[in-house]
Amino acid sequence: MRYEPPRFPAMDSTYNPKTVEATAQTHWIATDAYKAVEHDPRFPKGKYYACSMLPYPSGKLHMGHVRNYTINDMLVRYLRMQGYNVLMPMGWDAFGLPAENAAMKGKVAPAAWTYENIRTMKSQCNALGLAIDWSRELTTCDPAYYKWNQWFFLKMLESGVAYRKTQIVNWDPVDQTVLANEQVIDGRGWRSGALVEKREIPGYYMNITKYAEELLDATLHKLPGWSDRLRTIQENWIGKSEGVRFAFPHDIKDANGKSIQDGKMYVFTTRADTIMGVTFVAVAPEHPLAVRAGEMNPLLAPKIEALKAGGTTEAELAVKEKEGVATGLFVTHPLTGEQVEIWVGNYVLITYGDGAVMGVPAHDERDFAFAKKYNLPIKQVVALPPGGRVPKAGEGDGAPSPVGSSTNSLSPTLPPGGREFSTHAWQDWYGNKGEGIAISSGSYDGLKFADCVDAVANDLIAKKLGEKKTTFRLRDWGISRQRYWGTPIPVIHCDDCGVVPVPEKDLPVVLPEHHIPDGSGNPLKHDEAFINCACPKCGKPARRETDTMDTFVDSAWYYMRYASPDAAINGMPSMVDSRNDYWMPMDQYIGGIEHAVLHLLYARFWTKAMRDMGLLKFDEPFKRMTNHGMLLNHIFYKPTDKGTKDYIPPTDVHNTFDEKGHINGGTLADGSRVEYGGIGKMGKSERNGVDPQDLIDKYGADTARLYVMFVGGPEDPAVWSDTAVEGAMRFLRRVWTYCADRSGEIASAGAVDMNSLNADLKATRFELHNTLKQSNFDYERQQYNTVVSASMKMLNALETVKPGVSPSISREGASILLRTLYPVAPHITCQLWADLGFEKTEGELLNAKWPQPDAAALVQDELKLVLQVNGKTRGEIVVPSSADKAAIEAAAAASPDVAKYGEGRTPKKIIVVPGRLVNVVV
RNA sequence: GCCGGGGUGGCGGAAUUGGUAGACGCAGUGGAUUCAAAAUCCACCGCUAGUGAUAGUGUGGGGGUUCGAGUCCCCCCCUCGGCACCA
Repeated sequence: MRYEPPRFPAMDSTYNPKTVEATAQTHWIATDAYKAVEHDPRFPKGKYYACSMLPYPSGKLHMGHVRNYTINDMLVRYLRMQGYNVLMPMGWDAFGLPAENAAMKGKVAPAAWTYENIRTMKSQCNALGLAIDWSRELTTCDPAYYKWNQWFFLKMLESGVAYRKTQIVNWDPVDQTVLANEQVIDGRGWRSGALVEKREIPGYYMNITKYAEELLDATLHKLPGWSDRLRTIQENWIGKSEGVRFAFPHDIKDANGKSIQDGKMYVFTTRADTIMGVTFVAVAPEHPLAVRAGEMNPLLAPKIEALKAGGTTEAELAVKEKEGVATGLFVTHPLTGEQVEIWVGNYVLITYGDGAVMGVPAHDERDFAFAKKYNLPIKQVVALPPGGRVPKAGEGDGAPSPVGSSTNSLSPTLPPGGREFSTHAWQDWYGNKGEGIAISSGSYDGLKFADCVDAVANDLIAKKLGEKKTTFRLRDWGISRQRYWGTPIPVIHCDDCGVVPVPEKDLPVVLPEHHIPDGSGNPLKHDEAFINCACPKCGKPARRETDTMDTFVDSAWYYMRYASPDAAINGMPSMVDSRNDYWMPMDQYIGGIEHAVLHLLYARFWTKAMRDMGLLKFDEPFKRMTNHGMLLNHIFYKPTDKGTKDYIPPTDVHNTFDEKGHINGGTLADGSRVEYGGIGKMGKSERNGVDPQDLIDKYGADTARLYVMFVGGPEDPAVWSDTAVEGAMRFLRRVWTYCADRSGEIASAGAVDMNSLNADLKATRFELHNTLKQSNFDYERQQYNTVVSASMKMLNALETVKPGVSPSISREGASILLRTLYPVAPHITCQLWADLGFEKTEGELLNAKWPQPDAAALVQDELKLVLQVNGKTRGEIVVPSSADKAAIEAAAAASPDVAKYGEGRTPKKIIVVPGRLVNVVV
């Protein structure tokens, strides 16, 4: 490396973050310091791709971004010094609703608003000193990017992975738009307040359910770098359930005399073993049989209609009381031939399975509640064998019942004839699939769950009335949005040819960027220049699709576009290229847990779809996933006359404390009292957010970074503390002062000579290298809060050596401290590294070698061992570090503490833990 | 209800995975410096008793394993998150 004269001015005696950070950032940009190149020979350990979830450009960065990106930044800076070819890109999730809302409010085009926000946030990323390779920056509203959304969508359409169907949606008649479930509040549009209608609208779907089994299997077995928490969330969402789908035959006819659903009412059950306990069937209010019952009996129709009441979301359904109405219609039990009455129930969902269930009140909680309410018969068909273990002995003394004990009075056994069905016992064991056996079930009697299900399924198959079936909670992904600010769906509607895909050569279908939505629906609908086109098939005038894609499409694959931002194969532009094979799969993905389901699942699905299209060779995109914890802050408010709360930013509040030292409220500058609302997620609604820009302006980026890393583990939630930020600043100032006070001796000092060190200096050096060892361990496991505390410990140890006492220790100490602190606080450390002359001899800090502890420094002449007597710590003994087990035992036995606490008894046993402790048992 | 995290001083958190609990920091107390304040530096800082040396006690609660448990096992409580009339 060629020597260049120091670019920093002579060393300042006080720490001035503003100039330090500006100097460093200017230098990094000028030298293209973070540009990543595939197969870079400077980095022998191979590639490491670490990426943060791309942000929505809402205006400016918030503290969550700072935390997310600093974790990412520390990781890549550390790994680069380890010899890895690291990649940390950044981009913008630039399509979406907030831009349309901002447009309505500010009368500015979403495009203009979005690009302005990106400019601001990009400069904030640089102000934070993030090691981003901006040459790979992407913006999802850029036609060069979304062209490939369209291209791949057409490929999926071709292969059938994407398809068109008619969907029922929430329609806001005032805003002329479709609303997501979470945008419907009490049946009204969140913005317009209009009553939301159900509309059937054609749209495009992606067949993610085709991949459900593979997604689930990989979730459970192929993602060891994901947390249990995350895996469980995905597993629940996919929601696999295995059971039997079968039909109850009937001869109910519709108004035209045609048999409804060919005379078969299908149901799905995971408990086919309880089929002999069916005492009714229940259908959803929208089920054809319910509809027919309403037609046949006009008195019934309004009652059935009423059962539809309430919201459509699952959460709303959950709080509804179970209600129903008998139809007077009957179906035939497929195995017994008995007639079973059809009820319409509000707890049966038309959208799940076949919209009908078999009612087995003895062995299903919901059926039980329903049967009790309407006095329907309850027939027990599963019992625990005598002596079987009772799952929960609520009536007992709390001790588990012994397995196999025939005297166990808590075990429900076969009920004697005529005895009333026991509801408490049922509560305890109705769901116990593992141990129950069939009773009162004819030929199935005595069979255990799995065998019984098999036997029932076989009989149903023989009658051609059923089959085993696996269902998933996961639904196909509807990607059509009746929105302006998104990727245009590249299809054309022709009166003669129907729906015609846009030919590949005509991509991208460019979204006009000048529209300003006014709340009256998608402006594309009135954009004749956009809509009018020629049919690619027949050439006649045709209309362009005005729906756009869900923005989750944009984020489903952007991380691969970073890898090959201008991808081309054989000179032709392509979605990805061989550079994607180099960087992917991603080694570490970092983002909020709020994307645990949708984004991560769609990205995994999209990867598999690309794989099946031959575009890549791996199955899973993200090897490791870190979900950084939320940032929390105290909440303060003043109650208003209306009973609402006026939230007060915590910065305006002078806290007051109760006698235990906990915050219990506060006062404002005018002396008025505010109430304490506890701790909550930083956000606009409670006005308890902290603006990173304020922090950077006041303390600098290094302090902001150090603080967010020190406050807790990367995945833990963290509560904001102003005074702790001051502490972070204080530490950096001490680092600066330490270096400034010793700059002369450090610049000229030589290597440490162990033989010339006195005991104190040896102890300092031991502390330095021992702490380095801990720091390296914590870097490896990405526990960055203790990495920061290790740096603090190093400084504490080094400061005990006053200036001039040992230049060689000061030099070694500074060189280690600056390198271990660099990933957290890159600006100050780069400046000091240069000022102290390290850059001259070892090159820029960015590429310096990561420090390793010196084994010689860790050798001690004497060891302090903890002395325990009967397992209680009673003192310590000092032995030569060369002492063997026998010598240590002898030293321990001779200790006065053993005599004192052992009360003179002779040691029975002495346990020696090398280097740690010795325990004398008397 | 099921599943997955978690519970350690006044506070944030550590404990290299069974070996001195409370590292590091914040807050607090006392002192130095200062005309004064800020900043900085030094000392103390789990709880109880004691002037003190010290003793006892202590990681949500109760049992257990072990020479030794914040850490492992069993039961319970609390809390955060996910799923949920999913048949």
